[in-house]
Amino acid sequence: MLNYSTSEENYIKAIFHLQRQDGTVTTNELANELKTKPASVTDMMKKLKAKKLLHYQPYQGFRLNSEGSKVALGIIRRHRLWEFFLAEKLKFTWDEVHEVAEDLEHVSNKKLIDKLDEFLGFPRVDPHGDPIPDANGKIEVSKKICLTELPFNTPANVSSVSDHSSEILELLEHKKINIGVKMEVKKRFDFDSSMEVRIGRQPAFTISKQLAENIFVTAAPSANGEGKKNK
Amino acid sequence: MLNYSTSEENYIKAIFHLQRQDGTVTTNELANELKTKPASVTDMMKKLKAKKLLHYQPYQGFRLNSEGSKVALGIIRRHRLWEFFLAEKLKFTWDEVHEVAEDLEHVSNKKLIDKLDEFLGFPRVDPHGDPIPDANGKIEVSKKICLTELPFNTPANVSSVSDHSSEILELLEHKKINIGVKMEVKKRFDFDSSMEVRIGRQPAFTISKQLAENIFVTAAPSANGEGKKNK
DNA sequence: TTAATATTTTAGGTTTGTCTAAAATTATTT
DNA sequence: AAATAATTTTAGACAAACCTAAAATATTAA
Repeated sequence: MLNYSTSEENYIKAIFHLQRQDGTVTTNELANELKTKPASVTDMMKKLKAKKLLHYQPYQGFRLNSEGSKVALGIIRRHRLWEFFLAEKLKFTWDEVHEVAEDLEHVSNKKLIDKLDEFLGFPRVDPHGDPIPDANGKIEVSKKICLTELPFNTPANVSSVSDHSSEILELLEHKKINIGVKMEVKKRFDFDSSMEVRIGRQPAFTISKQLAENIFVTAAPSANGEGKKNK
Repeated sequence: MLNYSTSEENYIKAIFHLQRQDGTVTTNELANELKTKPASVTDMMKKLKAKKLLHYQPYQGFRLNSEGSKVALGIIRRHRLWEFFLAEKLKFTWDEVHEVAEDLEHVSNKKLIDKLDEFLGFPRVDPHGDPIPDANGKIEVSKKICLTELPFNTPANVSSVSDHSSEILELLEHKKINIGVKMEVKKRFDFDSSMEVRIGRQPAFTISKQLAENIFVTAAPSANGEGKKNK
């Protein structure tokens, strides 16, 4: 696997993340995500196309090919392992890890990352609940749903949050909504789409529509040991 | 403290290390150390002078000022803490840590480094025996002498090696000469300046002049508890 | 289905850090 | 102390990654 510049890596990673919504990514989307100008994006797309990392026809948007996705998964693996390290070993708080990992992820020494992975005990998810690709780029695809789609009175585990801004993380911290906690939705108010939710057996409280839209959950094993769809 | 580019940091660090020999550093020395061309060095020296990190008059060589030294010590702190982490936690061997730390040292987030320091238990020396500057840039100056200057039959602790190439480290590894071991010199052969040395109470063996010149030791506390110059 | 608008690309310029080749300066010889 | 040699600096170029402004293309609306 070749080596890419920090800048190239940031573009590749951004495309990978934006692709998850639609199939392809547009120049403006990418410029916006990377806080750069559309002209700069076009320049870089030509370069990455020349390096055979993505499909790109002028005016048609771009999409990583399999080599590009492989590179992206490597970057994401490094990012999430460092996030785990920062939270677990250095006791950084949840909302601080992303920024530091943005720098550490660009140190691309395979042995370093594989040994870090081992040192950390091969963690499966980072502190935001996002899965960590393994040394071969394999990544767990959990069938997670948005909290807004969870049926009432059905406990589920918080598995990730889609927005990683420190603003949302501060709020989640305050409401004690951490990755792994069991939550259920009690009620939804049509007026503002706010929701009444509960963590475990604690008293219910209200969260806004905007917050709920960024929380993702996976089916929780029920209290008496067997999940409803357990085989 | 401002932020400097990877390139600027590499120049600052190299000047700091080269200064230890003479007082000032010349263009050619630095170009040679950084495997770059003299013209590039001159360019960078102008820039670093403009940033008030060093003294420089054309044709007169350069010397870091106190601000430049402070920056250098910060870089060295990061480098050596990462080396310690790699050896101690990730089980990298002695001769592998330097290269990886060369990349990691440029991630300059103060909180990251201070928390790493704490996580590692505030180590005083890196795996090569070089002292690690503390969070304020204070560094222990041990009065170490070269093995070639150690009197005969005087046990001393190996405290560092000046050359960090993997070649020398491989040899040290093979001869089991690690940081901290107690060594004494038994004999010196004038023909080739090779030396007969002994580690602890093991059988003596011979090392070359070239190797001896790169090994540094500090006075060891004598076996019965009191060093000869103990106060 | 044109006209207006939005998006994307091209053209040309900037900064950082590098280079080569030539000129300037300093050091060493004889 | 002049001549030669070594070192250092300047001048001018180049690649990477960014920018602005203008041109090209695509989309939307009248």
